[in-house]
Amino acid sequence: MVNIKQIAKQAGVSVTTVSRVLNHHPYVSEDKRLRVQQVIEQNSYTPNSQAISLIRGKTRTVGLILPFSHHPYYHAIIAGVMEEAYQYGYHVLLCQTSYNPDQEREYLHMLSTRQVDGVISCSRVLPWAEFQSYSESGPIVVCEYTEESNLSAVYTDHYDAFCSGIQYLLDRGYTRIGYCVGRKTSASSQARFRAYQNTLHAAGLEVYSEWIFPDCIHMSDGEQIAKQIAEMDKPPSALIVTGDEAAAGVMLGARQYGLRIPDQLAIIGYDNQPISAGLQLTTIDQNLQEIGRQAFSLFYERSLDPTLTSAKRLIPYTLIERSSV
Amino acid sequence: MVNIKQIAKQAGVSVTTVSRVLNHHPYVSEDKRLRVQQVIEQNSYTPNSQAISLIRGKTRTVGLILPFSHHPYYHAIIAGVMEEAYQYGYHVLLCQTSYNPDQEREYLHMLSTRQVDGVISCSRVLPWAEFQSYSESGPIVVCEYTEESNLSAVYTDHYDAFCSGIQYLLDRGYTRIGYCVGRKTSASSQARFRAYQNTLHAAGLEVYSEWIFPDCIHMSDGEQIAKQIAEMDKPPSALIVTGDEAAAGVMLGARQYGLRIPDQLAIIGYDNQPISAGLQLTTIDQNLQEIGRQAFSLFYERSLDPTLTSAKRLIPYTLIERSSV
DNA sequence: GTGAAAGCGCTAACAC
DNA sequence: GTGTTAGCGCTTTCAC
Repeated sequence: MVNIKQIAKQAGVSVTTVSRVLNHHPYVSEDKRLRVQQVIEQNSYTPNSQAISLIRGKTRTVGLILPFSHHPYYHAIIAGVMEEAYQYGYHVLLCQTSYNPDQEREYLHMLSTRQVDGVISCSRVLPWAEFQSYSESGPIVVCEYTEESNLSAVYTDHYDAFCSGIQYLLDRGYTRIGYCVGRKTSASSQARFRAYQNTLHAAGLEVYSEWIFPDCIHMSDGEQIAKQIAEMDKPPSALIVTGDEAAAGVMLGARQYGLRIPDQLAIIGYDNQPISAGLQLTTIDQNLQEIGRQAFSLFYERSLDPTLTSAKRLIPYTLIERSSV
Repeated sequence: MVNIKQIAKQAGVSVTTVSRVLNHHPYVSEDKRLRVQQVIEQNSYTPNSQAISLIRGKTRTVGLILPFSHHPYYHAIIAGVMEEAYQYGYHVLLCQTSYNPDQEREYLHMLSTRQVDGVISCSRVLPWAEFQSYSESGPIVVCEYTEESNLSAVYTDHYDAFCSGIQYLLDRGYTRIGYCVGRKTSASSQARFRAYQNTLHAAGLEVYSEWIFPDCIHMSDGEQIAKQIAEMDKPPSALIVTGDEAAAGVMLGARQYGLRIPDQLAIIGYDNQPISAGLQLTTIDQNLQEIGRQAFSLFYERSLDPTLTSAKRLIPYTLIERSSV
């Protein structure tokens, strides 16, 4: 592997001059510049970016932390982050945690080791305090709501979005409303539960815990839930499913187990994924790709100017009306 | 940012000793080892991995080059690569090309700049010669068939897989067989065309070019094709669609435009994605996740032992029978 | 057992 | 305009 010293020698100049040519500095005579460029060409020399990162203290890389990579939810965010990162010439390092706190810590740790300039987290399992402590080493952006200072956040108002979904169903005369979420313990699931309680109480309706289905993430989960509903004595007549893939599973399961949609079961999905368009699924678009884009730009701004304080960005959602309600 | 020198000073030892402790070398007295570890703890010091990479000449990172990141095909490969990389403590750098040759070249270039130890490519647009030239800087694995020396390859026998799909349809009495592919110019599409021609000719059937649909990648493409088929005077009675999402689009479109499946249109998908299970779609599983896993391990082996010659790995496919045929 | 010192490949004062 | 030189943070001979 040829290095700058050899180039300098071969061109009969100092390494400084080579460095100047490389970095398009002024004050290099035209003939030397040409000579150096020629030698660089001949050797197809390219500077070692490790060395440059070491000096500059920057890697132009951001770590993207997510629990797993086989779900369209995360793909949408990845796509958004990548799109923006590409524009600014940044790289994205994928960091899969499988919800393992040690793994998550290790990735956060890359901030301290300067392997990445910053971190975007889509799946926090560690306590906020620990995130805070790492934030000294570089900008951290989380894709969920937080009050924590020092942490930038890009998030959907899950409470509000859920309320509007339920209200949409209430407005259309549905009173037996249930919902499906992923991990019950997540902050967004808790916000949704509050939204559910409050909106139903306000409408004078009772809350049935049997109509709340947790651990509904993949298509197969949705299918199982459709089966359960088909067998219930007192089934819900409408369902909000947080994730279009799972919602698609419910639709397909409903078909299998003889439930007509939307007559016997109305469904609202989440995320406006391609599959929802295909199935004519009414869905709440929380604009995941935009969340990814904004997350990157929040990281980017603080990376350029470390004096910047953390920012919080609320991303608006939209209810896309189709024919599953 | 505290460094090794400060730790050494604070512990009253040399940097060498600190380094030895860090790297679990023998020949460090127990008391010094403890003293150093304590100081490291106190300062929550972590070595700068840029510096280590610079010295070792290794980054423990592999670049994963793909055209775009919003398609389940690539997600399956990503998941496979990540799974294996995680096991060996490697990182994955996502490199999106959008089929742009300059972009692709730039990523290959990271090999020369030592930003990554190797590269896995899922989407070659540059000529083989250019890939070859970069292979001097580190192991390159491509996820397609190639004879090129120096390039490792993990691939499906697309010709064979397609033949078996067509034969499956022939065996069930279908004679009006068509197919959908993504980019017509890709090597796999060409192999499929040969498979199509040869298998049909062998069966004494004619090839209708109107039954070949290119640019069928997303769900919406599939829907459009279903529409076209519904409007054809002489429509195919069976279709192989290379990609389950697109195949799902065809199914949904068929439903919309009044084609019964499989009576009026039989469909075989590709990749055995979750959606195919949901829709009871018969599909050819080319085991994408395994392709990703093997691609990483091929990279890994050569990265450890650069004297190793390039390897080629054929990944077997499986036809998964469900009810769309 | 331990430390001094060279050096990985590069940039950026600082001199000339 | 150009070159010398001192690091960036670490590992690794090579003495002692």
